[in-house]
Amino acid sequence: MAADFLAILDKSNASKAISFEPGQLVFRQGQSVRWLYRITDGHIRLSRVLMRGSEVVLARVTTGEILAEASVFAVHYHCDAFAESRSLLQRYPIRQIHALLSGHPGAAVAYSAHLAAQIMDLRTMIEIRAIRRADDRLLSWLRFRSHGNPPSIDGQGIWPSVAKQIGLTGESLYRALARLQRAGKIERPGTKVVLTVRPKNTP
Amino acid sequence: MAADFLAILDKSNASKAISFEPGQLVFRQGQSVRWLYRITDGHIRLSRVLMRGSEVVLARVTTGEILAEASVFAVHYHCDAFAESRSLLQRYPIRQIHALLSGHPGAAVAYSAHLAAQIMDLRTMIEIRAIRRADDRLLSWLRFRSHGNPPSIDGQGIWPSVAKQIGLTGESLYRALARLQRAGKIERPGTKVVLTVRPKNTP
DNA sequence: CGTCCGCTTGACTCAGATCAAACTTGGTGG
DNA sequence: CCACCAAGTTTGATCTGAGTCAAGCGGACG
Repeated sequence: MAADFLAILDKSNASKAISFEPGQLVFRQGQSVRWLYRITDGHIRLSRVLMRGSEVVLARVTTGEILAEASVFAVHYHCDAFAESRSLLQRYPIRQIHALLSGHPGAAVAYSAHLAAQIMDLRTMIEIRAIRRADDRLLSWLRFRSHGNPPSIDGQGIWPSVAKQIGLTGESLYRALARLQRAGKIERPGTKVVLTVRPKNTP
Repeated sequence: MAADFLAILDKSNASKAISFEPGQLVFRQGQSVRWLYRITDGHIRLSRVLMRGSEVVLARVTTGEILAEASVFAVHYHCDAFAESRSLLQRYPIRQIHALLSGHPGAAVAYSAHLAAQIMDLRTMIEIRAIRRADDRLLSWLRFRSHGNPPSIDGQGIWPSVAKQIGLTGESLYRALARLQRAGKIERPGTKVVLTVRPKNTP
């Protein structure tokens, strides 16, 4: 659904499937933009390295989502992309994307809507990163990213990169997780994190 | 140029000019989306209020730029917009925008490109906000937002909202400004801030 | 003329960073 | 099957830099 506008290209043989090992580079900041990717399976991390050497995770993209969508009109990729797990990507030549957007009236509108949704997500991330206390920050992120009822999320090996995404060190993040659990705000069966839903009218 | 795709609507009489006083509300989070705005003159601040009551500035939009572009496909505005100075906005009904994007092949592509650029800017803001030391953070923001040669920016009354945009308190921001000046990284003639350009090959 | 802001500086506090150490887990290769 | 290693996870002690509170100045504006 997030990639409706790519369906047309899937029917032609324009795209190609490529797999990546954990830690493997998909593209690097500064490389010229040649492909748009859709994640068939796995997790990709978009990040930049600051002058001091620390890494900022700009986004963590997962199954079904699109990678490098904002780079379609750019000359160079503006951040690094690494596989966080064994991942399978579908790769679309940028030329084909351009042709699709120009040639198909609905595609460009759908693409705009997709980008607009991205902008709102990024603003939400900025809001979350602006929360001072580590517990509140992490809890907001968990609320934002969890799904289901009760809302839950699989934490298998994601915490180090989540920490870099919400602006915490690994240690602080694990401490925050422990505090949230002690406070009864979350539960951690196995590798999962389940948000304990607050009963209504109980502030 | 940022609003090329609005030119067609400017020729028809679809839009209307509206002026705002400093501090006046343009729209509030949760209101249903009725208009897209282009700033003819002035500064608008997009912000949200956190649970603890503090304000996060998500963006500061200025003359020539567009407001609420990401809300075109949304039902409700997702943040508050306030005028920071006496501002003049051009107001376009959302219906007209939709019609323009669907009806005009090039418009949707131009709009996509515009949104993609927004995404890159937002990611840059996330990167800047991730810089730990206040001095480096402010300096990066100044580099990002200044223009001209030598790069400079008019600081007239903007610092309180800049502080909220880069995640500092007013006090910390003024201290950082003072330190940067003492370190010779910036100069402050009048209300301006001028970046002192580092000669090449001098790390 | 008084009030509200923007601006500035100082003293103190505190949450998260940093450094350090240990344990678990999964995978690799002998 | 086990030794080994890398990465994730957990906990403790200490440090640091931005937040907070407080006070004062100056200019804009009614």
